[in-house]
Amino acid sequence: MPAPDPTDFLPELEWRNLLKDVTDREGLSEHFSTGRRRIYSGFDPTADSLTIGNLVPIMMLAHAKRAGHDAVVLMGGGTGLIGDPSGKSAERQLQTSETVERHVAAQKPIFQSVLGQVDGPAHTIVNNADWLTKLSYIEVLRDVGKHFSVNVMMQKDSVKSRLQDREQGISYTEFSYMILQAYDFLHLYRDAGVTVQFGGSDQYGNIVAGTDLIRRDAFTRHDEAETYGFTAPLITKADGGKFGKTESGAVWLTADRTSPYAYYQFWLNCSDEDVKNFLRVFTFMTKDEIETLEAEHAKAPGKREAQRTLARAATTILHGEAEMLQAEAAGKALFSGDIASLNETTLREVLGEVPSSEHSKASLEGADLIDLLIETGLATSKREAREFIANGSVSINGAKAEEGRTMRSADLLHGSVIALRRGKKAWHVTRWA
RNA sequence: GGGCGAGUACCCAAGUGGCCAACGGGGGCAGACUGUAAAUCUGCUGGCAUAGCCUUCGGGGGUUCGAAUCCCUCCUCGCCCA
Repeated sequence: MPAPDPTDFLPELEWRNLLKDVTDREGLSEHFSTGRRRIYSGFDPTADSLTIGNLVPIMMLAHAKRAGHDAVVLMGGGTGLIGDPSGKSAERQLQTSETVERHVAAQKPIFQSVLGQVDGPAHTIVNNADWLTKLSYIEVLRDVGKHFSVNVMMQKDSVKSRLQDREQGISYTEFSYMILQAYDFLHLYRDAGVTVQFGGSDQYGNIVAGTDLIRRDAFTRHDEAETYGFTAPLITKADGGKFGKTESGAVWLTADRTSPYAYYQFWLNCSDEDVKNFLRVFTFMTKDEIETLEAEHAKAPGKREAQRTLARAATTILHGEAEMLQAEAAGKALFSGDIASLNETTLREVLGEVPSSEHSKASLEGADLIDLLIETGLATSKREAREFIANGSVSINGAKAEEGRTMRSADLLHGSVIALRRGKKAWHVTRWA
């Protein structure tokens, strides 16, 4: 497809509440509106997946792409060997290079699936291990280190707090992290013509270190170089809770850790106060579309159209439309409790979201529901199991279970499964063979 | 080393010989209501063979018909003195 004419997308980031610090706001607008630029953001391979917080910079890369610029994903295969002290109160455990490589490989598909769906120039993915591991120490000290003032580096918040804390010092290794990240920018500038870096607001210091290094490096060769940096604000929740956490832990961007169903549910369950902001940050909906939706939502908040739209859009962006539709169907079936009418294929997909256990068919007929509730972990004692049944909170295949209920082979759906539910959300599938 | 005080169920905390499986609050779970929400209301919150039995009040031992409650001892924590 033809790439659109490059435009300044900073105003768009602004109304989406995605812009915090900018090194030179006017200069950068000018920069974006006068040509196709290369813009990058870095990602730490601290785990074999990324969390929903990392989605913010990915969305920003997508906006850059949509505005006709070249999005570059920098994977920290090299810096990940060191560890960024930003936002960390304690020295990090060093990771082996095998681990870091594995993490990089596992994270890559996330960028592919989000950015791959976005119109615009093709994005590129680079790994700073490719150049950082080739650097010699002497070279770094002479060419890069000379441009850094230790006095300034010590002023950086993440370093300062660690210097003042007697319990937790900072190693030379982590202290040097900033230099490596700055060098990344220099390398990408020289090698690939990248002129803009952005990241989370905790990255501002590292980003500025990069633009400074590039300027100084150019100056030593009697040249000039103008590069830019900006940051996105931290995503917050109206109730003050930490964004991206659920009872069952962090929300991840890969299906092996957070299923599309769970991901959809996460967005669907967000509060009325948060949904407005999230629609701006985590979807590509236009300002008009969002405002129209908000007006509708205000009329009938109980319908939660805003949350549903957000969940659909966000799940589609990450996992694609097919997965989104399945997640939505699963949610519908599980919350209505109406699963007995589903066909076998749909049922298997829906119940894939739910914990399960294997049982022997021989023991099915006449088995006590109370015992089964304990075996499946839906109840922790017989007393509790009886209580749940008496309260009417247990259902078998979506039908409320009455007291004294025993299991029978007629309960089997499609000859092999029985779905138990306690309360509204606790499901368990028993498979009988 | 000496003196005082405290240790109760997931957490806080009442109980100071039988009416104690142990008040109350928090948290949790469930039900009603609802928007898969918030607020509110209700129930449950040691186990089981459930109108009864078993195990629990820092550990062990003792007194007693009977102890979380009294005595001895040990352990842990807090405060004060050295």
